[in-house]
Amino acid sequence: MVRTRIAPSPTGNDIHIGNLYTALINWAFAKKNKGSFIIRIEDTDRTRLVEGAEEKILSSFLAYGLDYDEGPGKEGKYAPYRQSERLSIYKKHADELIQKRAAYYCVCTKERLDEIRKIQLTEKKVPRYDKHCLTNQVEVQKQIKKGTPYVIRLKVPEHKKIVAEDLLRGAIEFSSNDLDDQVLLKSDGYPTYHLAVVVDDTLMEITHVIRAEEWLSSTPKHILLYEAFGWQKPIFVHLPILRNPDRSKLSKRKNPVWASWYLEQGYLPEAVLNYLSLMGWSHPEGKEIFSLEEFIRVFELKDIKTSGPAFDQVKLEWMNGEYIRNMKHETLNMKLLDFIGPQYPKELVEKTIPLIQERIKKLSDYLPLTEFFFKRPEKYEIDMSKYKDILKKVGEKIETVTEWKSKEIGEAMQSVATEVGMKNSEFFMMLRVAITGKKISPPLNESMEILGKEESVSRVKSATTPES
RNA sequence: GCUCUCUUCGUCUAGCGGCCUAGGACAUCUGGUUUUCAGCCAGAGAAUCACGGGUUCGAAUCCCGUAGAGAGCACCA
Repeated sequence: MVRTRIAPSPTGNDIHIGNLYTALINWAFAKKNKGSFIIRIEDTDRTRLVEGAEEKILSSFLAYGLDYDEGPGKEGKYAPYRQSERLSIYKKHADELIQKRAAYYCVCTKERLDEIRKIQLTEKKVPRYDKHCLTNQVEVQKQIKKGTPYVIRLKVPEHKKIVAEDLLRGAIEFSSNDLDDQVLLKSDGYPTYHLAVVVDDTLMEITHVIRAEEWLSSTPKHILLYEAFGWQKPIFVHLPILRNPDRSKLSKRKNPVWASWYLEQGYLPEAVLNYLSLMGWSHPEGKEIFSLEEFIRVFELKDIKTSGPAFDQVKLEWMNGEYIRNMKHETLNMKLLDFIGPQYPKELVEKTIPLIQERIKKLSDYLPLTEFFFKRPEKYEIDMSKYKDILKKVGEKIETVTEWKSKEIGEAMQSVATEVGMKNSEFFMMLRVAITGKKISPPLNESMEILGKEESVSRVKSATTPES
């Protein structure tokens, strides 16, 4: 039974898009193998905790359709799924490591730690804990009994070769000499990431640890822990890190990174996921657009490339446009109504769909393009005063149109254009602006048909004297 | 600085020893459709496969170096 997990920290506004990517792969792999996808909240850093972040993260996953089998609110037999509620478990395991002499107590102060780090840095050495407390554990334990705050550190053996097996990269060798005596249990009683992941992944029977490459270098520490506990290791898969256009790790300074931001911008969840699936992976038949179901079916974990791809917003936008264009009218109508809110008349929105479906790439493109349907233009992008007479003429002409359909409207207007001898391009631009206020708009005749005869005539006639 | 990872058009990628004078998609440019903008259709340019050595009859593909990029090096995850 395959069990995968995503382990977000509630330390930001929402899930990071890179995390959504990792979640997608974990989710898809679990689905593909009829396994379980678990969400575990890693809230062990009390200083960076953000109020409401957990709820936001959970709702974002659901909004993207990445449903989870176990997690907060869906307690399975491995509950709780919030690390802050598992403190006694970590404490017990940290104690076990002490028993096994794989870890030790440390009472060094922040000041002393800073001091040795400073010295090591000036000596151009890698900053590392000097094992000061390891050598006098008896004295340290006395101090702890007296109430001195303490941490528990991993006792990293010397000169030990540690081999991490990564599904995508093969065997990676590390030397224990390059590893620090990591803090496992902090003085506030909370575990650090390193202790918590190993304990939880094991207890929750996670079979495949699929995470971002930034964790690759701490994997040897985790291996040391698995070995100290005598536990079986999961399969490690380190996914490429998504990059900014400048190739640095995708960050909020240089890119919108919050998953919900894309939804707010009118990107469709399925389009975003489709785009994300193409990061480091490609469809065997070279397809670019495919459903999540298809992705689950054809994707293979081992086919993911390890080089870090740049997140290209332009291509995402194109893909979103493809999804919008391929959507049924009713579906788009529904999504649009939901996106723009209830203050817009349903029937009117529905009529505009055929005119704009090919023209918008995001749901947020809708209103700027169609606002003239809902209210008269307040200003005009070109000077209308010089067209006063012609507009009057057009107004009178279209007033006589009996069948108010785009074809008839067009013919009526064309006849005026021919009569006054104006170039079509200028003539229709004038009318377009009279009706919509803008030089760029959906097709004019069809728009006028939707607007209705009375309103259209009135707009044409009054274009030179805006009410505002 | 140390450790690890990565390196094919601007970007995402195909390629897994001969089918590659390197294919597709986005983007760009040109033409067509046209009452604007999109869309659609047609076409073009764009990678000496990071560089240098090997191995081989033959290398983008295998090996070794170099360079560049990225990540990690906290009582953060």
